[in-house]
Amino acid sequence: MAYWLMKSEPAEVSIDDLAARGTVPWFGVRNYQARNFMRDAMRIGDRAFFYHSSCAEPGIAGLCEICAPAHADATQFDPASPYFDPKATPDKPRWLCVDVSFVRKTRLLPLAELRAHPELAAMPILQRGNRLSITPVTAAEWNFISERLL
DNA sequence: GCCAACGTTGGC
DNA sequence: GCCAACGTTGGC
Repeated sequence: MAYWLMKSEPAEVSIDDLAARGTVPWFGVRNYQARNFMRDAMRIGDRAFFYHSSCAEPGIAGLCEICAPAHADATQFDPASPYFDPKATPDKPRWLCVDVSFVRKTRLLPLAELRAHPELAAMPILQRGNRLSITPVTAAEWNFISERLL
């Protein structure tokens, strides 16, 4: 089992939205590296930190679990969607998403607190200029953070 | 295949 | 709203 950190803008899908819906497709990823993580590396049962980005209080807000393998992201075919991709067709989808299910909401663990721990210094999300919305988390990082979410 | 211009991300 | 960083695009 692998661990991940997945960024979501809470104005679009927050941890409370996930709690209310139970399961959501992780739509809207338009970066090949993040897509490939979903396509090639994620497995059902993998756990992820649900991270709130581009908001007043960026940080880890909860836990979720991968519950369906990568499939075509429906928003790429929808001309009304901001995620529409005119070069994608149902025959040749360009963008994929996994489904994630709610595990639990945690306290908000702010980005600044993550930064304060030398044990977490290697996390991609803490690197200067990082923009990747899905990144792997090591077992050591997962356990270290989990202990601080209780 | 290079690379400059442009767009996006995302914290502050 | 600013701006650093970085991915993508498209002309050549």
